[in-house]
Amino acid sequence: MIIRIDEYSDVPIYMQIRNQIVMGISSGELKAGEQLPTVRALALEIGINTMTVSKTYQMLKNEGYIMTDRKNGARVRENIAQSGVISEDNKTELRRIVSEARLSGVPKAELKKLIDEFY
Amino acid sequence: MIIRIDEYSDVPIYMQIRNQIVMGISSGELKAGEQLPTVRALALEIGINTMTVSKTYQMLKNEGYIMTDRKNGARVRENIAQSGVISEDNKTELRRIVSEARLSGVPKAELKKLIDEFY
Amino acid sequence: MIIRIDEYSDVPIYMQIRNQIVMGISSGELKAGEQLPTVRALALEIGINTMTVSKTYQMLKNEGYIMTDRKNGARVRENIAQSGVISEDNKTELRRIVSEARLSGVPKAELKKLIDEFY
Amino acid sequence: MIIRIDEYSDVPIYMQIRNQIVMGISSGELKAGEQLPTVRALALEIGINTMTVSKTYQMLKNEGYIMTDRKNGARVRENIAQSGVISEDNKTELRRIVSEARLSGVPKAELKKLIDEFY
DNA sequence: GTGGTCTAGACCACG
DNA sequence: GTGGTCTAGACCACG
Repeated sequence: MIIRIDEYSDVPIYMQIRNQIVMGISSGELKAGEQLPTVRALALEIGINTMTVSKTYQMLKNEGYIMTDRKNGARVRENIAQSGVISEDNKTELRRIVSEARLSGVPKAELKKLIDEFY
Repeated sequence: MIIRIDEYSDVPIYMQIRNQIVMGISSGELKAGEQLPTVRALALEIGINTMTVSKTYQMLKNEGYIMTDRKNGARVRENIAQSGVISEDNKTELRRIVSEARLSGVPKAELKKLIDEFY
Repeated sequence: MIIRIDEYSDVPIYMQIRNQIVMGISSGELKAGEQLPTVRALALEIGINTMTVSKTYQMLKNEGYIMTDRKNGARVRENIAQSGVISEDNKTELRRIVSEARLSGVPKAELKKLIDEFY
Repeated sequence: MIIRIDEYSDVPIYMQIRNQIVMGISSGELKAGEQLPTVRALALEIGINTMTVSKTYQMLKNEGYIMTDRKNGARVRENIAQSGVISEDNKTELRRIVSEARLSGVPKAELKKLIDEFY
């Protein structure tokens, strides 16, 4: 899986990587149990510091998306906990996006099509 | 319209206010041509620095949501430009939200229901 | 409140600080809404790097014990969320401690007295 | 006695095994003088490196919980030394757990009930 | 002035 | 070899 960093983005690098890995797991590009690159390998590949990648992995681990052990590196978790609900933050963020889209004249159907595409 | 600041949020205050005004315009709570409170009044009401509100208004003006003149203060624009498309940032953000919701076991229909609710 | 670091401990420095702050909040030494030292001040006082203190504050923030904002620094939260239950990790850890104490010949009453003292 | 490894835990494997054996001795599941599986057998059963189990046994021996000899392998010690006191580390750890439980709204009686259960 | 992010480098425990 | 921790230093956005 290829990680792309937008260096001009307001989103911190460690968060950009985190988001792309989460989307990769959801889309199936990263499968349950699949090995992630080592902290050093990913840092080298992207051209950033190992600390930054390390921060990403620790975040993903805390969120329950991946597991890390010192022997095998990081792997996608087999059993990701399912709360069944959308977080309040994501709900608010979704509302903001829908509002902006509506004001831009984007039809509701267009948004639902994106849901179908991304889900 | 009542603006609520979440002091525990990572979202900067000026952005929280901006988002709530945009959502207010989209929902119709703030109507086209409607007068917004002065920078001073809003800052006093929320209990924050006037510089912060000023930053919000400047942003909303740049984005084309409001217009300001020295005599009348700030007002919701009558004719907000409609690009007809969702910004790339919002598209990426929507994809992230959908991915997280999916991994949390939230059904697709639930997301579409929220679109209906927020649109 | 005085933070003491045991440099020979296996517990990472950022975690030692975190634990002492949590215990300080529980004991009432740190009151709700009380200001914590700035990242830089605490780092200087303890003689460690600001990054390490920063890691502590971010952890405490994620756990809901404190709040940080760029203007005012860090403060103890007024309303700490109460799950009402002991985490599985803490339960396991408590069991380990009780087992070791029992094998050392420490009477059960002694442990309960410590609960009274620490609660 | 069945040893279970939590691969998602931050606690090192050798320590997880060590803790479970100590708890097994305390609970009586492992009796004084009882034979422990060989390093090789236990490593095979859990599916880990023999070095890891070896590290565990060495630790338990140093702590005085088990004894080893070349002929009979490892056995639970008949006369485990009783200091009569809780170690400083365990006391600090207990205080941390009690503090977190208290802040989570867990009543003191609940903690004492767990002491009764685990002792 | 404040916390947040990032770098370049180092050392460590685990396995 | 792996992730985890820590340092010394820097720059940034927020307010």
